[in-house]
Amino acid sequence: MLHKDARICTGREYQQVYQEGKRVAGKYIIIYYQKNRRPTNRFGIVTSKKVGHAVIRNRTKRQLREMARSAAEKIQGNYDIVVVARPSIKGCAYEIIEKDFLLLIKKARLC
RNA sequence: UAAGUAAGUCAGAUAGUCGCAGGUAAUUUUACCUGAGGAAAGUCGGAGCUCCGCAGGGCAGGGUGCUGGAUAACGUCCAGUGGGGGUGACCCCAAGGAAAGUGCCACAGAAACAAACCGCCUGCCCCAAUGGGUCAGGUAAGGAUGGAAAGGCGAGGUAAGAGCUCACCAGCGUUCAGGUGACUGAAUGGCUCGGUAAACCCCACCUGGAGCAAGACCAAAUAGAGGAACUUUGAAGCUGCCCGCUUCGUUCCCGGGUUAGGUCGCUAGAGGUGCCAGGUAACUGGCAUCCCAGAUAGAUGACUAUCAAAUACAGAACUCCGCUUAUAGAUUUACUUACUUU
RNA sequence: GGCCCCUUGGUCAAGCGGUCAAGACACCGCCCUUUCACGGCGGUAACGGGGGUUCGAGUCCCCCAGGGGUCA
Repeated sequence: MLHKDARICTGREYQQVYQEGKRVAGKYIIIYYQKNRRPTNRFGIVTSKKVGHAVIRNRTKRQLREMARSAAEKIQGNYDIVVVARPSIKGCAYEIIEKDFLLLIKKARLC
């Protein structure tokens, strides 16, 4: 679990990012992002029931969290970032997802 | 050796680097400890706990259903009885009552709960007379139908037949013996009664409702269990109905809102492990010892090395006891059948 | 996390334990029409899965699977 200041907590904030933020889509994940008024970046990770049962959902959630943690230093500025897993992520290896993740960050010019 | 039956066990380990949650120290960022399962799953049964007036009355409803025991309780478990399956080890069974009553048993068949369609036999009569037919009666041995046809089969008996009589078998009642009991065994009697209760029902026993988003407390704030009056009509809750109970209610005055909270409940328990004792067993008792997740958008991940390989089903959200379902691979014990060798 | 409900042709659906499981729309063929549409006639096509009770289950009972609803 990331530190509480580096998380998006309430459902309202998620909705705000969905509606007002920008979006980039990859093969396995979708990233929504929006500038916030805080000093740091904040992450939110979403794995819906379409991805799979609880074990798969938890595993992908942890892997995405790990990516967000390792990439947090690279990202400039102060953004709210929501990472949504797509159903095709099921059963994919860590490196493949990480590749997709880094590509999307580059695309969104967050770093 | 092969095939199988039953009961189990494990569910990757070790080391290093970075990272997460809780706790304890110290104290301002560091150390140490702990950190998912045998099913955490399905939510099928039960219980603890909490609130509803501490558990209301009547009717209805629901559940369970061989016997004895275990348990906090159960639709669970253990041991037995009866029935069924398998060569066998062994497995399966919601298994009370159909002689309290009601319903249903399609099609077929004469008839499905009490039966004469064909047939068989007897008597009388008629005709075209070694035969055929009408009428009256006897008869459940034979035929056809069906899942099921009025105890089965053999012998005697008879006009033809029939438990009409007899032997054996099945079933029912009574007595005796054994067993706590389900039931079993023996003797004996009259001679015989369809199936279905996971159809209504009867009998016996059990059963209040909701569920941790239960519920309790605290602060803060723009915000109130605010003040006055009214009536028993109306609404909601207590599964349905009747009673009964509780809370809302309506009008006037002042003031507002559509959704930021936090703490407890929250983990020490019908707890685990070992030994001893009782019991066929489920289980119970005693002693010693251990503390073993507690988050709140929700903690276990990434990389490297070694072990031949690292893989199945699958992730705690108040807790526990069961049941059911999913499950790669490895492995232990006991037993059965078949074959081969000695 | 708790508590409930539903699964019948391609779709919407009815169905007392018993005849070949109604209907409607859709699809296919024929007729009608100069042609299309409308209309008429005919046809194809289904009880979520597995056990049990019963002579016989879409229906009764149990266990799964899938889908949906609801809560302060």
